[in-house]
Amino acid sequence: MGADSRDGSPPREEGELVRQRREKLARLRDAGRDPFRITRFERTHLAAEIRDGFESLEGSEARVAGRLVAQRRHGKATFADLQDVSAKIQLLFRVDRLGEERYRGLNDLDDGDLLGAAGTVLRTRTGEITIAVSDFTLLAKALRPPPEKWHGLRDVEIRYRQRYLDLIANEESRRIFTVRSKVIRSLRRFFDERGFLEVETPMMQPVPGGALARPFITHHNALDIDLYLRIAPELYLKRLIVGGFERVYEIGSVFRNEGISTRHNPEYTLLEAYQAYADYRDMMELVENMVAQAASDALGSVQLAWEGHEIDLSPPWRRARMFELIEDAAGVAADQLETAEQAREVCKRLELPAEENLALSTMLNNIFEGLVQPSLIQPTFVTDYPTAISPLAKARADEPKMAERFEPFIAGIELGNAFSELNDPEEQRRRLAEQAQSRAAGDLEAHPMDEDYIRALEYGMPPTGGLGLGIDRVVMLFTGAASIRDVILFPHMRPPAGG
RNA sequence: GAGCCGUUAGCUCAGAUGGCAGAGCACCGGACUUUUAAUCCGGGUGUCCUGGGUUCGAAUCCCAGACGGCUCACCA
Repeated sequence: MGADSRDGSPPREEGELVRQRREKLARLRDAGRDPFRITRFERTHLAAEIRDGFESLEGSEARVAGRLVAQRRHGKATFADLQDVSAKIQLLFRVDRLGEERYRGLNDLDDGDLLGAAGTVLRTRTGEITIAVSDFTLLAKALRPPPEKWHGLRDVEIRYRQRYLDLIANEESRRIFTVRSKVIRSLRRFFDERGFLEVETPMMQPVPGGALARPFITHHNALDIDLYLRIAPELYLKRLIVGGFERVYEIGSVFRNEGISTRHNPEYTLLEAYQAYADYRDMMELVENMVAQAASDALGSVQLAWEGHEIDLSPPWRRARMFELIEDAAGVAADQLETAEQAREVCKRLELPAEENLALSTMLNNIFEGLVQPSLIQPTFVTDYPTAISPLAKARADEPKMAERFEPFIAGIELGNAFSELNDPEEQRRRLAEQAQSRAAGDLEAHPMDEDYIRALEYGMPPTGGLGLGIDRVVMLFTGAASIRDVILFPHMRPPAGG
């Protein structure tokens, strides 16, 4: 890999291609035509507007601007493709229309340059909608050549580190981030239409609560206190429910100091929503309607093609109790999974870890993650998680060991987490005290005690349903992206070598 | 954190057995007034990721390191 193509360090020796482009720029400046002195360009149409409105635009004048992405020179006529935010459009330069001198100005242009052009809308004899250029202006010189036009930019490291190049070169990448934006817009509209208030709560928190995860630690100098980047906004949003905002939601980054994988980025986008006087069943209806709406808005369909499967997002989604799914997968009845010894035998048979020191809950979880989860292709709400691992969720009245909680799965991916919120302050205190004990015993992901949160509950929180949804994963599902990094514009990377 | 794989021209990629560093696109020069991966003729523009080592000789073999990808582990 030559020069500075993949790291962030200053360029070393410049290549021939860059040198040539600098010389062209210098010539333009010497001629008093420095493109970087231009401040604006009056554009009348986007490329897509000309394409879509061709019938009424044919023969009229248009002014377009964008990036020059291809040139086809034929002596006294030249075709070029101009890419703007909406689409590509072909330009036709003819010496008899531009004059010798302006036509020679094409020699100053390179692929990658930003160009403004004015001309007449027409269709060539091969049917291509084209602007026959009467005047053009270089609006910015690209001193570095763009990636190759046919193969695009494949190198994933450069695609992530220099996302602008990925976006220039790869239509699919532009599509993914457009879908992402549409999904988020759809979610906002969905909640706004249902009377939810969008709020912003602290990203830096003195107590990192609302989830079970390791936080990033930072320091506030003036206050001389450590703060934690939030792992979830949950406890603040529920304080707002106490305050009387009966429906609130927040879409924003959360930060978890954990491993990176195709499904995990240390910084990711979480949607959380809380609705007073509702429970986890209401949250299920909310989720299935919301995701179906988002797919419809962003993709125009509630059917998704996913690795050979047709996924149908239309409500209602399947509901299934976690233990029933485990029983089915393990091929045994519930009473055969009540002790660690029984579970160990089952795990052995299923070729899952079965060491002597494994706890019952760990083995059940392994069965779920190993056998059940990959099979949950069609949308499924998995319900009834153990209360012991759900410290903020209300326990089932008829079965206190189980929480009123569910996680939505699609395409084998866990998309979120939701429950009937625990609003009994005394019970909440007991649960967090237990967690704090585990924490003291070394479990860095146990939930910390939060006295102010409990105090808030003591003022009275209505019964409330709450929801968290991983937006990045939804976008992965919608776009078929294989890695979460493909749906995050600037994913975290190790600093480049020599940078 | 572990295992496996990768890193060669601006980009996409070839380079068995160690023996002058290659192709396509891009670029430069020339021809060409309706092409659209334009075509035709001519031209190779390079820290072969980095640092050691083996060797007469290393892109190639060995060691160490950097960065990336995948799988696993932790997690959403």
